[in-house]
Amino acid sequence: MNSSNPVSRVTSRRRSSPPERDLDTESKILQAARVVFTRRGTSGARMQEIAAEAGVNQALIHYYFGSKEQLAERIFFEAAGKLLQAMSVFANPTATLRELVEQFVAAYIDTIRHTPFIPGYILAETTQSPERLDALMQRALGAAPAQIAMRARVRIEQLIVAHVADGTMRPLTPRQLLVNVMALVAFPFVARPILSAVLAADGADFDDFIDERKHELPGFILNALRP
Amino acid sequence: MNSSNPVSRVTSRRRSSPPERDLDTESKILQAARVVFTRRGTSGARMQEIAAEAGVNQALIHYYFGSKEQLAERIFFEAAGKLLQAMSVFANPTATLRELVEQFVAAYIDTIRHTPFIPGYILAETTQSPERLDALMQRALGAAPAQIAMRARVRIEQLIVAHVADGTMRPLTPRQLLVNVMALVAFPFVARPILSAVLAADGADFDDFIDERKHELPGFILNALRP
DNA sequence: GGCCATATTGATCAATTGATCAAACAATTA
DNA sequence: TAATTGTTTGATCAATTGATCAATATGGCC
Repeated sequence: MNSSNPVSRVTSRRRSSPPERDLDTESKILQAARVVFTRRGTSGARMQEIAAEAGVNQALIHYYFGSKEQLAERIFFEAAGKLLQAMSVFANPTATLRELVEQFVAAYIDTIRHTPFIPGYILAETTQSPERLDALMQRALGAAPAQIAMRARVRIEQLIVAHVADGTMRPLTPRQLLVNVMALVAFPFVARPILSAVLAADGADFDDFIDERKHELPGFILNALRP
Repeated sequence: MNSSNPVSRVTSRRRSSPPERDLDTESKILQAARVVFTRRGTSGARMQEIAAEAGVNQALIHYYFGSKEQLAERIFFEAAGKLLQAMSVFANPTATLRELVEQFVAAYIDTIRHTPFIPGYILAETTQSPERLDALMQRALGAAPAQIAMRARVRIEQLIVAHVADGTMRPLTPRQLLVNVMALVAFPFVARPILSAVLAADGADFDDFIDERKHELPGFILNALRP
């Protein structure tokens, strides 16, 4: 009965009518959705809050994105992609282990610091709704970033094994090292609210802490790898 | 109007009438609440799900705990306490830095591995509702564990400064080291669902991974601290 | 057995919340 | 200007969900 129901194909409609406006409505909603979903989580997010944040009627969100679930899914996979993208540094096939570590730390921090809620959001979502995780794994397997990630992983494992073999690195399974690096880089963002509060009680600032960390971390990691 | 409304003082009522029953109803509800809240988060948790998990009527939960908010608060602070308790190792005043690291890694893993959702739950809650975090900080300041934590922190900072001064440790701010240790120990649990899935795709098991980690981690950390 | 306090339930309420829809609005085209 | 198409809104619906309450059950006690 509804003659105007673009819901599923509206995504490709683009700036035709008002060439110059404040900002594309769809983009405004998406940005608002990013803010609300990444902070409140999918179950805690309210369509009304997203609408308010976007400065728009709630019905309009449904007009553009159908359902809350569809919008949530979009934000989730977008965020997951951003996280994966931060790991694409590992794809550099000629870099040494030292270079890889240095580049990864810098790349991850630089990518995430502008959207610091993403890591915690992804982890919370994968915990709170396992089906999300299944979908993520499924989708990841077919996607290009995953191919990169896979190759990168193989390459890193070769590097590690080689270093361990010629004695320039202490024995450590690639698996543990990867988790160590991920942990050191990602955890401060995941624990950001608490960390921020503790730092504040100390008269310190989270951003300064991260800056300090960006410089300290490669040394810490590489030092830990010495034989 | 309701002659039986113990809600706010029921907590102290104890095994009087039925000295031996299957299990205290209150405990059953609490246990169910732990399971549901730590997995779904406060906003994602449903009173009905808790009731079903506990095998009782939903109204009974309100009879014992008043509101969802009250119950959620109780579970949250209980979980936060458990996490803090895992850090009490740091209170050992005579231990060396090496011993502290070794003991902390072991204590944290042993404490948390039975309730692996707690770290992620706490982090998600503090992110998703900042007022929770405020309350936590408030409450923590007055509580005994916080006193311990404070003293422990001072002690560790002294240790680190001393080691750095006499050249037996590379320069590193206590702040960064503490976060590093927390990150390395806690992150695998926070990222458990993803990690578990990735490991499974590799034919590996999360619990084995944690066992391996429990042995590897102290060496990794202490190695990183060498000058 | 009868009484009393506590425990437990089913039914129901009221508020929240995601979703729908018809009407109004805007911009482009004929 | 009229028609058409796409956009935006206010009002409203229906489902979910936390909460309430009267009724009933259960066990201890006289």
